[in-house]
Amino acid sequence: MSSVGLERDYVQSLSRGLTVLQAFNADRPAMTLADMSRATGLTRATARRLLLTLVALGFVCTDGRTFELTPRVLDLGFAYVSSLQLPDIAQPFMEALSDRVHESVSASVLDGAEIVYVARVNTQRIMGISLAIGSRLPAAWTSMGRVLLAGLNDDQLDTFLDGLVMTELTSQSITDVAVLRTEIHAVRSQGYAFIDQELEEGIRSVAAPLHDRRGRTLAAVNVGTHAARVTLKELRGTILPDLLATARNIESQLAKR
Amino acid sequence: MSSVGLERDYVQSLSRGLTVLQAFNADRPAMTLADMSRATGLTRATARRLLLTLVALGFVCTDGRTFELTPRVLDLGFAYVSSLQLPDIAQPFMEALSDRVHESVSASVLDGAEIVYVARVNTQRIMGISLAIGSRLPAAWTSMGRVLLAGLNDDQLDTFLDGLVMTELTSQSITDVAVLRTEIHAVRSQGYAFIDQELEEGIRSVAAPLHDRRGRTLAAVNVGTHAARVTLKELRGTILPDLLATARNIESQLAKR
DNA sequence: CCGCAAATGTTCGCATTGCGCACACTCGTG
DNA sequence: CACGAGTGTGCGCAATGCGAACATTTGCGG
Repeated sequence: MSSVGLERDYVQSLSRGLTVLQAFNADRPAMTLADMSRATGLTRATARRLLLTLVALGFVCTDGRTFELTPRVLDLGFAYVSSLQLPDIAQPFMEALSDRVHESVSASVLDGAEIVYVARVNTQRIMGISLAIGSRLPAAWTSMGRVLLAGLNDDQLDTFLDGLVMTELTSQSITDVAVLRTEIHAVRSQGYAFIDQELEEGIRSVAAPLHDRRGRTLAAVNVGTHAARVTLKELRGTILPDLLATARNIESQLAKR
Repeated sequence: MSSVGLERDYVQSLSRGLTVLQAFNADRPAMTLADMSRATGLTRATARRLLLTLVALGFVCTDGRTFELTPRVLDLGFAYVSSLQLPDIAQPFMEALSDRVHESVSASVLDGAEIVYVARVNTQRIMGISLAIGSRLPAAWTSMGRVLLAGLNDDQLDTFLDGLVMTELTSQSITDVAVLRTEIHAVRSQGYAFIDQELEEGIRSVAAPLHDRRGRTLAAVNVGTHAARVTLKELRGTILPDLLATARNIESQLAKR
């Protein structure tokens, strides 16, 4: 999948409208016209027209002074999840796996330098990170990210690594490009990836790829644990085989679509 | 919150662009220009410009023939959840409650005639319905919907009931407007709502309102169970008090913001 | 309380941006 | 291979969206 864009085929009004929609966040849940104008760099008149359009469409509401998002905006986001098909198919398998291993199970896809969660079965076990559908984490330091990166071809992987900003998230994090490349090549041949406290102290996980009918990696599924609770040995010996079997089951269901 | 809209202040291009974005779904995960033109009623030239703009913005990708949504679209949806603040605050309380009662706990808000899930703690208990953030259910036949409707003023409730299409989802469903109004008034005075197999056979739940500082109902929180597992007596006697206490705790945290 | 300046919200003339018609290209069938 | 149907695209033009300027509101100081 590549990107295409030409100036004459670019609808500035749509772009500006989406900029307005994305200006709302946790720090600015409600905004006046002038707030929005400052936040987006658009003139007040333009911000007003776009906000009033979003109000008319039901994505934003107003008391006549401030504007806020409505729950209808969630429908925009969930068009992606519903168009993906994977979450519905994978959910029952992931729930069964989580039942057996008593840990959280997640599925994600690769988006740029990040993984994006598209399905999740959570346990109420203490975990440092709170994750939900739509959550993003850096691909390079997550088990699912390693599996997804292993599914890229060499050109794509080179491009990814060229643009990667090495970050030391924990003392265990890989911070050398060559080491990371070697690790991803190892994941490619073994068919799964472990992360041991590279993303966050105390967090340990294992991931497997989900392939489509043509053998391309389209998503990853993982089991996330806490290092104080599950040893690497248990992760490798007990959980990994179950995870790999679950991934194969999901794939065969996907192949029927 | 009310809606405002004037023709001169309506940006047709933004509206059309969002129509294109919403045309993707489970039945049409990938579309050609011509598919999109048919799905939206826009000319092929217009559909092309809008799709190419969405590609340039990263919300849609293309192989040169078909167009598909990218995970970036999820960010649009999650602007709402992150701007709401409630999910982050409520999640730990909901997890603790779910741990104690061993059932699913959810929070939702009212959007038109539906509730929309904004937070959820799931157990791997057998439930007929698969729910996630963004999921929608009819307000009139859900415990959280009843609680949210009880928080409307009389004019708002009249408007809601006037527009409601009575539906018999199960043999237990309320199908008479007067009965439903009486039930909502009862919920208003008692401060919680039960649903007993009105939404789906076998599903039983209890919900409590979450109020803001001014006492307005801004969301609802509930415990969902299976009728085969939890009697009404248990729901009322054991789970409801815990739920009400949890709602109060969440409210006092919200009041600090 | 009043005056004034700053900030915010809105109208409308106009030109630029987005539109769709018509052409170019591709695909499928006889 | 020819032809018709279907699909994708370029470009002239006017409709749509723009922002300058005006109207209204707010906040501060005397």
